[in-house]
Amino acid sequence: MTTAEAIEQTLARRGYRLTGPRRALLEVMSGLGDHFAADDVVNAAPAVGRATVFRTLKLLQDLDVVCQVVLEDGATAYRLAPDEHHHHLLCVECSEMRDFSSDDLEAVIAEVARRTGFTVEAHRFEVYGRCPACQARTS
Amino acid sequence: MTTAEAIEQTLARRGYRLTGPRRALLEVMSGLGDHFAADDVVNAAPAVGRATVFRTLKLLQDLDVVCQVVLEDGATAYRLAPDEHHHHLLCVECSEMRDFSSDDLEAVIAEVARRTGFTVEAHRFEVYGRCPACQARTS
DNA sequence: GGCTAACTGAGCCACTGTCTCAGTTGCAAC
DNA sequence: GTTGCAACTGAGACAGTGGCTCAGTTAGCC
Repeated sequence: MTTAEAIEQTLARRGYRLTGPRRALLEVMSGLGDHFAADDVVNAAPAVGRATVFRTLKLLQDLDVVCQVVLEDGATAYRLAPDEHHHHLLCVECSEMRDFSSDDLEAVIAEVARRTGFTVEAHRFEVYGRCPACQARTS
Repeated sequence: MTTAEAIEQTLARRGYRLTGPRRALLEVMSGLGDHFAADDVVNAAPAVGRATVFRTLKLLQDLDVVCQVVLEDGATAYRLAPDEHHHHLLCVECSEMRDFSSDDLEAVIAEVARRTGFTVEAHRFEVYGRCPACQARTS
């Protein structure tokens, strides 16, 4: 089963319609690599309206099927997400993006909550650096 | 010495001019509370052009005197920054913002770097939750 | 006081995302 | 297979945030 098909099933299971534009967008997103801007999707699916692209991205985010990434310059990118909770590691040179998760990070958050009395509801964690390939190329 | 004066010294030390608009903006930002939107600054300093507000915010960010905070909804806010490296804890209800720093977090980042071979150059970490006062008020 | 590079203001542009509203369509029920 | 209708869509206007340009101004060194 392709990623697109898996997501179609998720949509159906949650009671959302499986429309032509949605199928087209899933297809396009699967082909756009590990992350993409909203505009990339708009350009890659000229038959689908811009509003629909943004609506669909938002819907997919709500379904935890797509996640949003804040790039180093503050721009936002999107990414077809794996199921588990994860964070992003981005290469500032070649834009490669990797997921990672860390129990230690969850411990840090718990500690912050304990120390401040806040109840934590969400967090955002992105790490920017240079991947091994880019280090080798320019070292 | 006020925060604004300290920043003026930083500007001078780095070879930047101390102009009227810059002084006005520093004054305004000091009075805007713990965090503010670019638009708040624009409104609070009607004599200063919009472009100058954004240019100055950017300059102050480069000088590590102002830091950018990504709010839960993706909007960006600014904040006069303390000297040390820190992260932000935001109350989603009353918008209170607290700084915190964590050696454990630095350890998490080091571990990610080790595991992936990336050299880490920067990161972004924001935690969203509810502050003790808001918990008490609505519990 | 004069000089000049740094800075500024106005206004237009770009990008990202939202909203509205009339028209279309998936799909469940018949 | 047809129908009904809520969900969905497209076009285009709008909003918020920030950048760019360029002519004019000014801080601060001499």
